[in-house]
Amino acid sequence: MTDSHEDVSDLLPLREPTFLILLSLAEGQKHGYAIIKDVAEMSRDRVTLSTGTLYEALARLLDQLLIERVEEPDEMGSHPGRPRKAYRLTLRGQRAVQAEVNRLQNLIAAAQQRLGLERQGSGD
Amino acid sequence: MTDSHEDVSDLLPLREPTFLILLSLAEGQKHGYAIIKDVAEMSRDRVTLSTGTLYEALARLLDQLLIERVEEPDEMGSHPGRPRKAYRLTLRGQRAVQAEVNRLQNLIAAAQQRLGLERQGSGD
DNA sequence: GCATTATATATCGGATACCGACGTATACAG
DNA sequence: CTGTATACGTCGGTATCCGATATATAATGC
Repeated sequence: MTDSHEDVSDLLPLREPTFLILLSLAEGQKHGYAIIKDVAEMSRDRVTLSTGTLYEALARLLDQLLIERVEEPDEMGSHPGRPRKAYRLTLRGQRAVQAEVNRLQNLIAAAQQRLGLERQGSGD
Repeated sequence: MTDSHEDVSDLLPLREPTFLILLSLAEGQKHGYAIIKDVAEMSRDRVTLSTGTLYEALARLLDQLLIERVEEPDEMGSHPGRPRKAYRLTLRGQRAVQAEVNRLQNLIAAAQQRLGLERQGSGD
């Protein structure tokens, strides 16, 4: 293991919208519009993705092999709007999410040292 | 309190280099080049700021009133290189750092929910 | 004395990601 | 059959980062 193409460190840091898109897909496969709603909910409405951000990010993440299309067998039959396109995380995508979480944890650890360890709960 | 000009939420998220610059200054006043070395050390050499990133960021942060020039009385007399310019965090800058830390903590909390709470230490 | 090195600030052009605005398409409710 | 919510897509503007380049100065080696 640890092939060269599995190294994901040069994709970091992820910007917040990109990270939240991947994190949303970590829960299971979703189509684009569902990701927008999920990210809004997950962030308690702090982050509302524009469609520009979302669909450009999906194209980029496909290209980077962090996500892949799911050819949904059928099942999600009738619904308003254009035909949905579902995506899921690849193994590489899962690694990228984990690597980004580690980066964030290291950042917070550094911050707590510098700020004298005083903590602030989840202040909004 | 809570004047309108004290609201820093529209400055978030901070990009990693910007956050680390402010965090470095949270320790005490520094000049530019010292920030570069400190950030490298703080991040265990994961982040090495280019001078372009640093000095452009300092100009921007001055403009946003997150940092201010310190007219060093003298004291740091002789040294190689151009005359140093020292900076320190403003109160507003301290608020921005804390707000960013809170954002990061919220992000990690969301991630741990989605990823099933499995933790990975400070993997590098 | 003089070249080299380490320190230090500054600017510029290219690249990337985000974002708002706009456009298209489709199903369902009234 | 008009409106609304859903759904995908593109484009131009903007902010930040980054490598390359330039400049300035003190100490060090010879």
